[in-house]
Formats: sequence, C-alpha cells, structure tokens
Amino acid sequence: MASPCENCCGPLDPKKAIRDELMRGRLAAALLGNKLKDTEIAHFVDQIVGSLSKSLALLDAANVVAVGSSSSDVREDQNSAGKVEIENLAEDCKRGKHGKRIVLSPCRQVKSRSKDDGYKWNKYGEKAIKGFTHRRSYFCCSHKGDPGCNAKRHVQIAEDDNSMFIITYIGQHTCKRDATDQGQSSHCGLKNQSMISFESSDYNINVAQNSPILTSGILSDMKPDSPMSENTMMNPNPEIDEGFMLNMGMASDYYGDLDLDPLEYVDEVPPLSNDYDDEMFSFDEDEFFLFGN
DNA sequence: GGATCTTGACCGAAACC
DNA sequence: GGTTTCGGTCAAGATCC
Repeated sequence: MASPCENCCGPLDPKKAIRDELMRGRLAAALLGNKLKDTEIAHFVDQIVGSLSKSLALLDAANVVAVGSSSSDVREDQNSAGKVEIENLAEDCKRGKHGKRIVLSPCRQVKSRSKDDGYKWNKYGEKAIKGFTHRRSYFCCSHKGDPGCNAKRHVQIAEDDNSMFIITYIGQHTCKRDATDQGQSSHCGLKNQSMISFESSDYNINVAQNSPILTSGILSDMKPDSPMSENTMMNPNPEIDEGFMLNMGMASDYYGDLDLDPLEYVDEVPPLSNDYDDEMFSFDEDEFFLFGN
C-alpha cells in the first residue's frame, strides 16, 4: 500500500525523515549548549542532546531487531480491510476441525520476562486459546475512561519458555496522564524508557523489516566488546529485565498508510550493565557533526 | 469502599459442509 | 445458507488493598 505522500511526493523514507528530525533537534540543542557553556542550564541541554543521540541510536538499532525465535513461526498477511491475519503463531498450533485463522487488528507483539510494561492495565477477560497450553489474558488500559484510551493487550505465557510472556498490544494509548502519575513518566504513565514512542503519525517506521544490522549512526561505531549482541536491541533501562519494546504509535495509522509489516515482534533483550549508558551513548562532538551534516 | 481479578455467558466472524 | 468453532468482550460476583 502506498502512503498518501508517496502519491504526490514520491517514495517516502520515514526512517530517514525521523532521523533527520532528530538530528536537527540534536544540532539545535548542541548549539544551544555551546551558547550556554558554564551555566547550569548547559547541563540540561547536555541531557537533551544525549537523549536525542539515544533516540537516533535506537532508531538505527530498530533495523537490527530480529523477529526472534518466532520469526519463522509468524506468517502474516494484510488483507484489504486492513486486518492482519496471522496463521499459526506457533508450529504446534494446529487448526481445529474448522481451522479458524487467527485474525488480529494491527498490533505489536513483544516477548518479555515480565508482564509489567510500565502501563497500568485492567484485566477484563481470560480465555483458553486453541492450540496453546496456557490461557490468554485480556487487558485494557486503566485510563480507558479518561479520554477514551483504547489501548489493549493480550498476555500469554510463551509456549517454548514458560518464564516468558508473549504480549500483544492492540491500539494506542490516547490517555493523557501527567508525569507524576504513579511515579511514572510522561505519556500515559510510562514509567521506564524501554519504549520509544513515535506518536506522530507523520512518520512511520518499520522495525521488523529485514534490515542490515547496525545500518548506520552511533551504534555502528560501538565497540566490538559492547554488551549488545547483533540480534538484540539495547534496553535503555538496565533495571528493567524485560523484553525491549518499540512503540511506533497508532498502529492503524501506521499500517494504514504504509505497506509495512503490521506486526512487530521484538525478542528478549539481556539486561545491560549499569555503565552502558556512557559507553554507548557518549556524545562526541566530532561524531555529532559528522552525523549532523 | 474502590480497584482489581475471575469466570461463565454471549456475540460476531470465519471456516466448514 | 445453515451450522460449528473460535477469539474477543461483557458483566456479575469474588477478592484484595
């Protein structure tokens, strides 16, 4: 499916567009920091620059994310109605007599050791699913009644590893909660940074495509002995021992406009040492201007 | 007492015949 | 086109804090 912009402006590279915007922001912050040298404000500017650098790095790393062990198990097809049909999530998921296919709305799937992703969920149901040993739990956002947040998720114990959870996210958090809510930060009470949120629907990127490993940017300059493997993505918060999730914003917006994989599957990421931050994302001015240009 | 969880019933959609 | 099967949701009661 071609994006609307593609019709008038030619092929759009959303990843590049996001990257360009982040670079612009980083450049502006760096210049501001230069102006504010020796002031307390410069410290905060440094944080902004560092944050943008991380975003760029994670964006690049998004292309690295392997679909994980289940990649070969998941076959998906986007039909004309925009629904995603997933056939046999697991090899041992046999069809019943009537072999009903599993049909999901555009969603993201995450494998995690913990069910906790920083959001507050209300459980509204549980169901035994044919072909799966464990029951599936259904959750909706606790703030559903707030501004009508329609975010939902399904949680199921992984068939191949009972210590892992397969979490399927459907819809987007539209609730607006302040950063103090439950000690969590920013949008809808997200309490950790293991999620990147590109809320704007102007740009959409696909993290599940078979992109080259560490295509460009900061991560490509990482030390070879860094604690990140080729097929995994960094968890920005080493204290959170769970799968790393990328929130690409409104799934329907995202998949409705672009012919992209509607389902991302981000495999588990090993926790990192506490000093990864400086090692991975140290800001180098020469490097920055190299990327910034 | 409010929030959250559990669980059976119900509904709509897809597959089968 | 009717029937069957299934996944998803609802809602009432139970439990927890």
